[in-house]
Amino acid sequence: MAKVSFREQVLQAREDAIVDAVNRLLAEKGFDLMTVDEVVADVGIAKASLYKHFSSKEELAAAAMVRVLERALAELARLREQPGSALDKLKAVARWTMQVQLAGEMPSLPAQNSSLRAALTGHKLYMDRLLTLSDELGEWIGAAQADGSLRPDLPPEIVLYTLFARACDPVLALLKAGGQHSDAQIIEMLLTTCFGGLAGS
Amino acid sequence: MAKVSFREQVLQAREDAIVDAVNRLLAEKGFDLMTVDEVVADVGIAKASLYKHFSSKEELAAAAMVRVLERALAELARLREQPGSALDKLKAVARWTMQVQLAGEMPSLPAQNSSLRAALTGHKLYMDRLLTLSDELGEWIGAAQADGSLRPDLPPEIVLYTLFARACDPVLALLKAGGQHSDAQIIEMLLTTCFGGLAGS
DNA sequence: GTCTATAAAGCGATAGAC
DNA sequence: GTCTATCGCTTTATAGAC
Repeated sequence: MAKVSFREQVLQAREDAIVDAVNRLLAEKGFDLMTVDEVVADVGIAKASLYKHFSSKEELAAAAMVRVLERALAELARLREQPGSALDKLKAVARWTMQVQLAGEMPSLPAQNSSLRAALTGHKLYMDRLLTLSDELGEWIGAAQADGSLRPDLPPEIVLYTLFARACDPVLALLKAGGQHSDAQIIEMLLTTCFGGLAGS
Repeated sequence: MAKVSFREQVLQAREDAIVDAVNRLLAEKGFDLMTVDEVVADVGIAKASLYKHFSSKEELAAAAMVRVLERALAELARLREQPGSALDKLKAVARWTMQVQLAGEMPSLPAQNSSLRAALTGHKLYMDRLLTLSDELGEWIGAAQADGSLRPDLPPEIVLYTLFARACDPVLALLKAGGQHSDAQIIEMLLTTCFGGLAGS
């Protein structure tokens, strides 16, 4: 059992507060428009202090991503204990993902930023969590394709990417901005289009 | 008939070259990472010269968006002359959209950038083309819902936004980066998931 | 480790000569 | 209208006192 001093707890709490702020700002403005000055203003510390905890802006983004991936893994563990088919669980994951996004808690990173990509692919903890999540979802995808509840003719990676893409689906924000539907209605409709498609009978 | 001097033709050609470069850079790096310095280096002119044609970086992005919207409107006009149901035409539009993206010709603008949003919503030409495109697609959506080939229970706006979202679907780039499938295969599979959904029989 | 102060670089946009 | 040169500002990141 690790001995954790009071001092270390305080530091940990401060890092949590930093990641909290980063997560919210990433969800609100995205990586490119988020500035480190905003983060420190939000937390109420000096910039130099932040750089004692995290060595770069990219590290901040990676920390936020690790935390949301671990939240997702916790959700998967919870679903694994629940009754229901593999397809049910995949739908539940998609629903959870969209709930997080609508709650303004989903960090959004631009896929085009190469320095950020390099930092993420070189980040051990981030890559580990991402691969673990992909593997666990891959098992459910395989099971659902085996029992025919998910199209067996689709490569599993397409299913996986399509589910991941729900986390940053711009349709969610557009519908929310329209103000015509409740969050729950938006999510259920997008679940319909995601799994059932746009086409009719 | 307007009298167009040779001088004006040269200026128009230069503006076209600028928008060409902007369009490619927007597709490659996105608005935030694109710099005006890169644009002028690409075109081979001085920065001050560019600002004689376009008053801001946001104006550049708007010009690129206007051009791609007009390309889309031309594609719609072409499809209108072709045989096929409303659903067929909507699928063809989605296919065209994804082809443009895979060709690296689809400018990508961040929805979170508020100064850019303000510039676009205040840009008459951009708004006109966007609304025209939405209206024309809306007619096909209504027709397809009326004949049951598109789910009639979905609000038309969701269908519209879902089609628009194919233009910036990150799944396309992920699959292309994977290198396992040809562009045509990627597009056909995503058409399947978009209209038919992930679920099986 | 935290702060103030500042370095170093990149950015959008403009002045002024031609 | 085009150029060179530069302004003015923002940003990431760090130095050095405490």
